[in-house]
Amino acid sequence: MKDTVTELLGAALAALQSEGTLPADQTFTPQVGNTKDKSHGDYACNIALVASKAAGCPPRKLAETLVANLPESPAVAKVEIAGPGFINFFMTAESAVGIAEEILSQGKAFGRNNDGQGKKVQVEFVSANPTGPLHVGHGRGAAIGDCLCRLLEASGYDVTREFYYNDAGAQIDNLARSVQARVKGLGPDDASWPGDGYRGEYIRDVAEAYLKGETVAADDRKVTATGDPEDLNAIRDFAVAYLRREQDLDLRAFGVEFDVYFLESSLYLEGKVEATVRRLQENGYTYEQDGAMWLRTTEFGDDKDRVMRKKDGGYTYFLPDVAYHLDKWQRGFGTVINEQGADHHSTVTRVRAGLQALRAGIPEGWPDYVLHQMVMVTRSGQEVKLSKRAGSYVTVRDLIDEVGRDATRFFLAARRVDSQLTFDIDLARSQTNENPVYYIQYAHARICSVLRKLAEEHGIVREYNEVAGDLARLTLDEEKELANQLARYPDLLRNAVAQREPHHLTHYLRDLAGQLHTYYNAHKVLVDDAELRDARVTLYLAVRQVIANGLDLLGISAPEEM
RNA sequence: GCGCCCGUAGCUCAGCUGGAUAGAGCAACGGCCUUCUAAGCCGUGGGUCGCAGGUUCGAGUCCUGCCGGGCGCGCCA
Repeated sequence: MKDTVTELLGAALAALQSEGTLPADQTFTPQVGNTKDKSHGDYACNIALVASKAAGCPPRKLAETLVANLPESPAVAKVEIAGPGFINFFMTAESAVGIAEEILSQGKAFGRNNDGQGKKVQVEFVSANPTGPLHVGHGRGAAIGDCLCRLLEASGYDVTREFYYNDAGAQIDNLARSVQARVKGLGPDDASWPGDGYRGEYIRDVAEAYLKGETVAADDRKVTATGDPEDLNAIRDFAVAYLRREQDLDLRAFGVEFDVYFLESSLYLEGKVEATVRRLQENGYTYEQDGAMWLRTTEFGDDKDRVMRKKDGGYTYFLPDVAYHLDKWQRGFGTVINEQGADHHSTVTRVRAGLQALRAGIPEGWPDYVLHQMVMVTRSGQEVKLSKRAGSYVTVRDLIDEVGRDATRFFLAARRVDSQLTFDIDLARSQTNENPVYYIQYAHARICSVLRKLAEEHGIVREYNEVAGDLARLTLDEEKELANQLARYPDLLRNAVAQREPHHLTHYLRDLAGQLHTYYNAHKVLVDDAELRDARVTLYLAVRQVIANGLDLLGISAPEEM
C-alpha cells in the first residue's frame, strides 16, 4: 500500500517537473510515512514541505498542485492536505486488508527480503573466555547477537555465527591454578589459595570431575582427565574443555548455535600473530620503548599508543585481536559485526587502528561494533548480585532455569542496545498481561484456539495458508488497522537490520498482539455469516503467521495453546 | 581529568535517522466473563522530553556548554 502511495506521488512529482512547477534537474523522492494519528489518514507525505523551496511556492500551495496531479487509484479513498502542508492518504479498507492474502501466500517468507544478496556476514558474539559459567551480560550478547543473525538471514545474507575465545593466556593459567588448588582440597579462604584465583563453586565441580577421570567434549575438543594433581597442563586442558562444555550447554538451552569456535591459540600455532607483527614493523608503525614494543595507534585516531609486546616477551591481548580480525577479513567477510559488552568499547578504536596499520586494504570503519550496555537483575525490587555457582554474578543458566528460555531471550533483547537493562525476574516469571512475552504468545495461541473451535464445532479445517471468504467484507476500523500493522512488518525488519536493533521486533509484536486482542474482544470471529466468518479467519491466519515469523526471528516459541 | 553511552508520565521503556496535539505497558481509579481462552478487553487521570543556548519553515531527535547516572581509561581480556 505504501508503495502504491509512493508511486502515485512519484507520478505527480514527474508531472510537475515536466510542466515546470518543479525544477527538472533535481530528483524528488517522496518519503511516505505511517501516521500516528488516525485523523491523519493511513499514510502521510511531507514532500511538499521539503520541496517548497525548490518550487518557489508555499508548502500548502505545492501540496494542492501535487494532489491535483495525483493519478486516480482505487486504493485511495480520500486525500487531504493538512497542517503546514502534509499530504494525508486515506486508503480504502478493501485495499488495506489485501495484505492478508499476500501474507498467506508467502507464509514463512513474508517479511523476508534479499537485500543481502547472499553476501557473507560474520557476527561474532558472546566470545566468553572458558573461565566460568556465562553471566547475564553474555546472555544479553547472545540474545542480541543471535537475533541479529536471524534478522540478517531473513534479509538474504549468508551469516556466520562465531565465538572467539582465549584458551591459553594468563587468565587460563589462573583457572588452571584455581582448579589445581581445589584438586588438592583447598578452598578460596585458605592461606595458600592462588592470589587472583577463581572462587566460584563451579571450580570445585571441575576439580571433582578431574579427579574422577571424566571425559568431556566441547565444540572441537574432547579431553579425558588424568587425575594427576601435579600435572598443571592436564588440569588446564581439562578445565578449559569442561567449562566450554558448560557454556555450550547453556547456549544450547538458550537456543543459540555457533558455526565457528575460534581459538586464540590457533593464531599463534599458525604463525598469524608473528606475521601480523612483521607486517606492522615493515609498515613502520612500531617502536621499542621501556623494553616493550609499541604500535603507533595514535596515527589512526587512538588517544595513546599501545603496547603490543610486553617486556616479558609475551604479546598483549590486543595483538592477537588484530591478527584475528585480519583473518576475518581474509576469510572474505565484507561485513563483520562484533557484538560485545560496552565495557570493552575501548578496544574498538584500537583494533581498527591496528587493522589500518596493516595497510591491507581494509576500510577505515571496519569492523562494525554493536556494544550493549550493562544488565542488572532484580527480584522483589532488589538487585540480585550473586549466584551459588558463580559466586559473584548471575548466570544465564540461573535465568533460564527460573523464567524459561523464551522470557529470558525476550527480555534480554527488548531494549535498545545502548541503554542499560534491568532484568526483572518477577515480571519475567509472571503469567499475566503485564508480561509481554505471554501477552504475545497468548495472541498466537488464541488464534489457534479459534481455529480449533472452527474445526470442532463447524467441521471446517483451515490450512495454514488458506485464503477463504471475501476479504472485502472486512470493513471495520479494527480490521483495517490490523491490516496496516501487518503491512508494516517488512519495513520493520529492514529498519531493525539497518539499525542493528532487535528491540524493534519485540515492540512491534507487542503492538500487533495488542491489536489482535482488541479485535478479538470487540468482534466475534465465528459468526453465522459464513463469508464474513471466513474472511475474518483469513485475517486471523495472517496475524498468526506474522506473529510466528516475528517470534521465530527472536528465537522464541509460538505455542498453539497455553 | 579524558573518552564512550544514557537522562522522555509515579515505575519500565518506545519514538521509524528533523515533521503534525510526544506514545505504549505497568502501577492508580472505574467498568466488562450464561458469547470463540478474563494469561484478555474498554474507559479516566497523569509530561517545562535533565538544564541553558544555537541551527531552520519545523528539534525529544542535529551542534555547543553545563548538571546527574553508568562504563572505560593496564605491559589484564
